[in-house]
Amino acid sequence: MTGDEQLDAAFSALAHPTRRAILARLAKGTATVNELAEPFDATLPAISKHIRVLEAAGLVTRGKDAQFRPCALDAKPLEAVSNWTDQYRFIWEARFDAMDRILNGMKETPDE
Amino acid sequence: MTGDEQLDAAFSALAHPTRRAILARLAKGTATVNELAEPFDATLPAISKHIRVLEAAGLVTRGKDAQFRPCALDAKPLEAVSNWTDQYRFIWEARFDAMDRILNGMKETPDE
DNA sequence: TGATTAATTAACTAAATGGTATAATATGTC
DNA sequence: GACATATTATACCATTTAGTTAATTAATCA
Repeated sequence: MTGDEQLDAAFSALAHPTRRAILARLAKGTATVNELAEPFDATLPAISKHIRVLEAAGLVTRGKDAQFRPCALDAKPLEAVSNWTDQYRFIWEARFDAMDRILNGMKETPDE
Repeated sequence: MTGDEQLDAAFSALAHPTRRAILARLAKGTATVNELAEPFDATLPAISKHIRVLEAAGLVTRGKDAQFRPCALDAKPLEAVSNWTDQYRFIWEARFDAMDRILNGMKETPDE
């Protein structure tokens, strides 16, 4: 998988609120599929699919314990997401700097 | 739009490599739709649709200059993405810390 | 063995996505 | 007004996504 494809997979996995909620749950520790499904209205197969999407993006790993499939968070791909986003940090921060100057009645380009 | 919906829109807008490339181009300054389309194989309507997706996510704003629609980057939603991702930073960093300890032959839990 | 529990697979549906080709709209120019 | 350029709108197609219900696989338990 290329870097682009990893980002594609990570971003589209993160684009669904249920999947982000699953990650939030897993940040507190591993959980079985049933435990992950419990807070949601969706059926078990639906959650199973969500987990598979997260797994394909490398965000979740699944173990095997008797008939249980304990899921664990792997936050590594989020580092790539964070690095990508950070490329633009100076832009949104610049925007705030500009707004600060406006709010403070300063000139946008100080000339003295 | 709720915070969840904003994240949904941002993450799914960012999930396509063409759209990320468009943002990268806009980071260097505004551009017309034709200019944005130039590096890609896709047809103009396809690029137009991508821009609309970015616009819906609040990542791009469009102006009006004669028959041109100059596009500009608005990185603000990326701050929300960054903040969301940062919740998990301690996890992926902990992973590296653990790996560092292993690579350096240190104990995982120092006891002296 | 038979029943129960955990999870996945299969088959299906509705809607969204990403793309195309072609037509339409709007603006500037000759 | 006629023409060229920039962009969007329409209509269409193929694929993917998100969900369902019902059936199936695995493992435990009684």
